[in-house]
Amino acid sequence: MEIDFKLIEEKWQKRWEAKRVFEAKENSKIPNYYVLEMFPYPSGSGLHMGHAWNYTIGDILARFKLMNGFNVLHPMGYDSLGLPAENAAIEAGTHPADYNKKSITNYIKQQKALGLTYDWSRMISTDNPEFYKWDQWIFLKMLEKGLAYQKESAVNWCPKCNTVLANEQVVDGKCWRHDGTNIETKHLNQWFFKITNYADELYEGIKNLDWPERTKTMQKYWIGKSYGTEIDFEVGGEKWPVFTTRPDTIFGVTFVVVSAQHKKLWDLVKDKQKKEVEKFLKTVKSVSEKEMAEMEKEGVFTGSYAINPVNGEKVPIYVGNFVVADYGSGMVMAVPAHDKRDFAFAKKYGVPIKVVIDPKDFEIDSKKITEAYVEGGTLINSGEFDGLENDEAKKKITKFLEKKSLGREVINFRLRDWGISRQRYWGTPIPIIHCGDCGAVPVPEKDLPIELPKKVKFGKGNPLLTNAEWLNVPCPKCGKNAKREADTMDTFVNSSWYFMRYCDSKNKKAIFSKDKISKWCPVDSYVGGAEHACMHLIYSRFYTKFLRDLGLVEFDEPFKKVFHQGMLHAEDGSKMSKSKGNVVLPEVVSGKYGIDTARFFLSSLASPDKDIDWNEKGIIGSKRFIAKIFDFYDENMNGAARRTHKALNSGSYSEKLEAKLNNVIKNVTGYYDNFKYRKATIELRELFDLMHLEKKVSKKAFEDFLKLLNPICPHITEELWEKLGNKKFISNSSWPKYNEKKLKILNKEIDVNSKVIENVFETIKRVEEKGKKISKVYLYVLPFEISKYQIPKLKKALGKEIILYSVKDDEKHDPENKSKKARPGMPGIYFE
RNA sequence: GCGGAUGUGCCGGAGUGGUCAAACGGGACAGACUCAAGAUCUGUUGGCUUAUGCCUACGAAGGUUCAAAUCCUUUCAUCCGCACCA
Repeated sequence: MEIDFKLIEEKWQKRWEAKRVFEAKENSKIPNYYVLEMFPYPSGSGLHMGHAWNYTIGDILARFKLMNGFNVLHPMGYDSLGLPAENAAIEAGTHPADYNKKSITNYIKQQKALGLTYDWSRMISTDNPEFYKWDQWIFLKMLEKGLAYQKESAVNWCPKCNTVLANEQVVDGKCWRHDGTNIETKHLNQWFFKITNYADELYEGIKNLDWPERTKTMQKYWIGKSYGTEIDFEVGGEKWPVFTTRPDTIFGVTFVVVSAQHKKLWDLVKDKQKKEVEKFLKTVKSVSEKEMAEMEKEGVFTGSYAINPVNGEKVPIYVGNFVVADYGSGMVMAVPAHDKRDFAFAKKYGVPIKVVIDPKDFEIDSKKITEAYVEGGTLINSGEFDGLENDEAKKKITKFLEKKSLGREVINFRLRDWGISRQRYWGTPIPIIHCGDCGAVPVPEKDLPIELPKKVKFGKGNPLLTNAEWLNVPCPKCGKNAKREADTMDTFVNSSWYFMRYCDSKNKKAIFSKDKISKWCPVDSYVGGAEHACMHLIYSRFYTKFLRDLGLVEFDEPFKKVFHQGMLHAEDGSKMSKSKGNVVLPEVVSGKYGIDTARFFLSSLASPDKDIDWNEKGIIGSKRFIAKIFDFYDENMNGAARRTHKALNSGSYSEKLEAKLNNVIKNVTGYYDNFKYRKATIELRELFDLMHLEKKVSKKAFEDFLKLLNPICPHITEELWEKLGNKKFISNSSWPKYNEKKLKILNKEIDVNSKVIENVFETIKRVEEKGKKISKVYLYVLPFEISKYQIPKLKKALGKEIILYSVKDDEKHDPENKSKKARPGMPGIYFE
């Protein structure tokens, strides 16, 4: 039968919307569930099947939860501020605001056609001043709490984006949006958020998250907590601290290296070394960050010496290209015998090497050492600490230094503060006014939002600087002429808390009400790309903790569970892209096969966290399945067919089908709950095949099947549900329950003896037909089954001598190794 | 270099000690229906020319076990992330 998918889809989408089936209920007492997919940046080219699949993954869960009696919040919105919109608009010769409006309208239309369960009444878009007003409000709060600050610093500059980027947005020394563009270093006055204040909590919280392991590992690495010791080296009467995780090797220090970008570098450089250092710094500056990482370790002597606090030794200080300026103190103690980098450096410049850790299994010698020994061992050449295991020595040496006020135990993090200033137009304006007298003055809360002026000139530099009317304002403090901060905030500030705004998206008085936020948040299941592991997913955690400390929310983590969907590739396995012309559009798919068919097909291809390829042939198989369901309804379930079957149909269904149905309900329920959609489709197919085979199936069983299928194929199941005479929505019906007692009938236990008799009898017959005489039958059975076997019974039935062995019996007679063949319920058999 | 993941039939992919030559789907082949194509249905789809049998197989090589795709060791390959954080 030909199914008119389009007709069915539109019919149900209209009805769902009219009856507001998917709007979350504010005053309901049933338990809440918050499902969220990462909101998109609305691109002009609309969504393709890959995006559609992403939303479908969340949608299936939302539908499943709804039928399981939850009050589901499943909202959608648009991340409409940011560079892509600005660039796309410039390219199209329109204003970003207009460009966005058009894109969003198109997105909503497309998403509605997918039958997604969004509660559109809560929709947000970040370019709405009613939204970004609260970005600014948060900024003011950060400022108030000392978490927002300005500093002149070396920042990552993308020449293509024409703006600064956060560390998280630099990938391999290149821009995260332009992978062919090297990041340059610029020194600018920038605003930062002190995310590092939360470094420890962000780090320690990771282990309790129900997130993909790889994402947690990545965050852990990104935050990078390390325990170590800060040791003061004396240089010219002043204390210069260095950070090390290996205080046990302190006696092996033969030089010290300071970063080429160190703020106080010139304090160390002696006059006669000046020229050489200057020359060296030039070579360092001329290379990009990426090349730097691959460069050989190089450096020059500064002319200064540092005094090792444990033994008073004077060691030379070098300036080196491999020391990170803003980690630790930007200066390191070098122990060439026990660190790879220090070893390479020492070899290159002929610095002495001193072994202080003695490996247990072999010997190394300071003179003949060919590579750094970085493992543990026993301390040698370390004065009073000789003979200690190095782990023990770490503690003892740190204690020793602490006592003498020469060092202390410290924890260091890799995480840096988040630079949020962007020299671009289409972002949240930073609510600051720069006054010649008062400095950076925060805009009073009552003046928020500071809206982006529509009139600006795009071209060179920051467009906001081109609107004098907007830019020049009186200082809120003294009233003198002043200028607005013209930088805007990083687009990630918007996504850091947008999921909270859905809970109370129309609130004009506050960012959200406390009641509403605690009703819905944290998000129960969050679906989105893995590429956000170290950006959005860290920033959101930071924001959540900050808002908690403001007393606005009561939870510590924004997302209980995170799920990363796989990418949907084009048929040839390559990425879908407009330029390649391989984009699969949901409208087209929907017209050809129906959107439910596509949902079923994509669900059945692979686990949703895996990358999959679109396959035009494969989807036909799913269409066949759906057509079969309709045919089955026509042949067996419609009014006429049911009347004919009535007599046969009265007792519901066969025992086998009943057991299968109960099993499938049980399993599929678990599958939906854990994003194992593929397995759900498999069991649903099996169940349907059995129904198809038996034909005479009760209405209830068929309805249960439809319910189980509904999250994946919502439109067609609604349609059939209605055809069966149901008046309410299947989407609102309750999830089928299974009966524990009916589960096991499928694998009924059969008496081993009779099964064995049957089998062995057949085999004996065949063998004897060939002229072989059999007198003895050896059976090798599993140890835990041996008690089930009854020798007299077997003997009587088979008329042969029976010798029974446990498969583990060392003494058994088994010339052909038949004991290996033993399985549960069936022994290994050997005849004589 | 470090960290994480993966490796199963023609393909996508289940299976994590026993009833596994391996679910489910796709593809292919054969047959039924049809004038024909499509759709649908049935069967086959590692090898061995009779099989409730034997052999070969779950990246490769060893090992543990009565029994291994599943556990252990080593190794190779692919993918992803980080990249001098002392």
